[in-house]
Amino acid sequence: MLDARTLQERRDEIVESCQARHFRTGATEVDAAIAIQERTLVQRTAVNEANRLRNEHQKAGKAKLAPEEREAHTLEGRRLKDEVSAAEETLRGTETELEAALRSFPNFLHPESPRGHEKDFKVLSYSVEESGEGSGRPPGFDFEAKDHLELAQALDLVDFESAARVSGQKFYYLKREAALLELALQRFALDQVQPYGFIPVITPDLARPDIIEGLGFSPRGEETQIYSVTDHDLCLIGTSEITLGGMYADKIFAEEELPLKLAGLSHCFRTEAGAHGRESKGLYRVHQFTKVEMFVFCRPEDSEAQHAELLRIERQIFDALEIPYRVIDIASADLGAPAYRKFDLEAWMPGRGDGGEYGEITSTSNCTDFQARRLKIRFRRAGEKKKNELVHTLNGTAVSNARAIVALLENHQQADGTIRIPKALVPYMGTDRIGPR
RNA sequence: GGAGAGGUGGCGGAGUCCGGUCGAACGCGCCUGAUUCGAAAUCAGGUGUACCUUCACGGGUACCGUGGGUUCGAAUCCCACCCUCUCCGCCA
Repeated sequence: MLDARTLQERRDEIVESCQARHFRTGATEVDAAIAIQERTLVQRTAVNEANRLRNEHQKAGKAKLAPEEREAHTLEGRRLKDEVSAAEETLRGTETELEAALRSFPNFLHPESPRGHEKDFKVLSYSVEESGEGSGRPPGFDFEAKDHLELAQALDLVDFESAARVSGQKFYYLKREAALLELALQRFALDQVQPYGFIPVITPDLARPDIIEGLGFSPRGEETQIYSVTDHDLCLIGTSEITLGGMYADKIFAEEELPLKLAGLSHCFRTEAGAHGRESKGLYRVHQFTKVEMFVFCRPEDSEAQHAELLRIERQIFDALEIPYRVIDIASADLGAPAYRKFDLEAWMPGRGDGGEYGEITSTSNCTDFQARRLKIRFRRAGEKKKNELVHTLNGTAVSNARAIVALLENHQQADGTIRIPKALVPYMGTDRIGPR
């Protein structure tokens, strides 16, 4: 949680961040938290003083005492114990209050993050040269483009009907080349990131709620995106960001160990509560998918550069997959609590909407010390005896499979209904084409 | 799932039966200094985390898996929970 100095010195920034993100909390809550924090300090001192007195008293109790002295000593001891207990209880109450208050505040905001609503994102760049309309859109097809669902059904690559019966809406079976494509993309993604120092990690798909909260997600509540497992204190993860970050909870790194880069492979589960019917055709919005996620622990002064690198790697991956995209700087209201700044890659999806639309395909966030503070992930500077500092954490999608498959099918469809496999993926697929049947 | 053993500082490992001198022996590792042309070896000192306090040296409080209890006093006794290991069962 935020320490007293940060809370007071950066009060205005916190308030601004709350407002820009359209949080319910604001100036009133921040000032209240500052007041609560001051109270905890006073109460903490009181507890320490009470304990000190009690310790002194205990030491005196080691000596031999006459019976009546012993009895007086015992009574005084009980009194001191009650005093400590009372002071501790008061403090505990205030601390609980403080924690709840602090948990309701988001991270700070990067000065350049666009302020405003979801739609106020800023387009930073495009993968392809402008095509004449000034849109950065790819050239398009000289035949009528189909959407991925049509394509996949024609080639017998997906089965939503069976999945609906077995598991429910928004589940799917991947069949034939689509199943192989899923595996190919996973391995391709891992191979793309390893040269940058990312260590491949296959993580658990379930995690404890306190870890999930540490990463800044809410495992409970009506609007939660996270599935819970009945009769167990476990949740299905929505991203391996959770298991990768949680891997080093309570860790104190040596400075030389940083940056630590992990590439996590896991299944991801999302309830998609409140997202009914919204841009949700086919594989675009589903309850389960596989994802290779990059996660970085680094020194505070390195996080901006690491964020830029994550974006560069994401671009490299989708360049290699020959999928056109644009890069956007996410607007404040769309950032969520943990992110200081967030960039998305939005792939051009010819079958989406009316004549094609961009759709989110990767996302990379710099969470600065927001998650590290909750998970107590710190590091010790080489040769310095000073206080341990919080690390910064960042995450970025390497390849998120369901959506990568959407983009791949729609962009690489041919007039005859077959799908061209991009050159970089051919070694992983063992074929350069899906179909014809 | 059943039976047993155990969770102590960066690691190993005492202490727990017989509660106070234990934030914790000892060893290893690491840091600093001495010695050396330099190194090894040797010797001396230092070496957990969080919060509070001090310009600083330093001082204070808490923490021996987690939470509760007993007691003037708990790493040490009691209860619950979590986790690990071994054996058995079951299983990909």
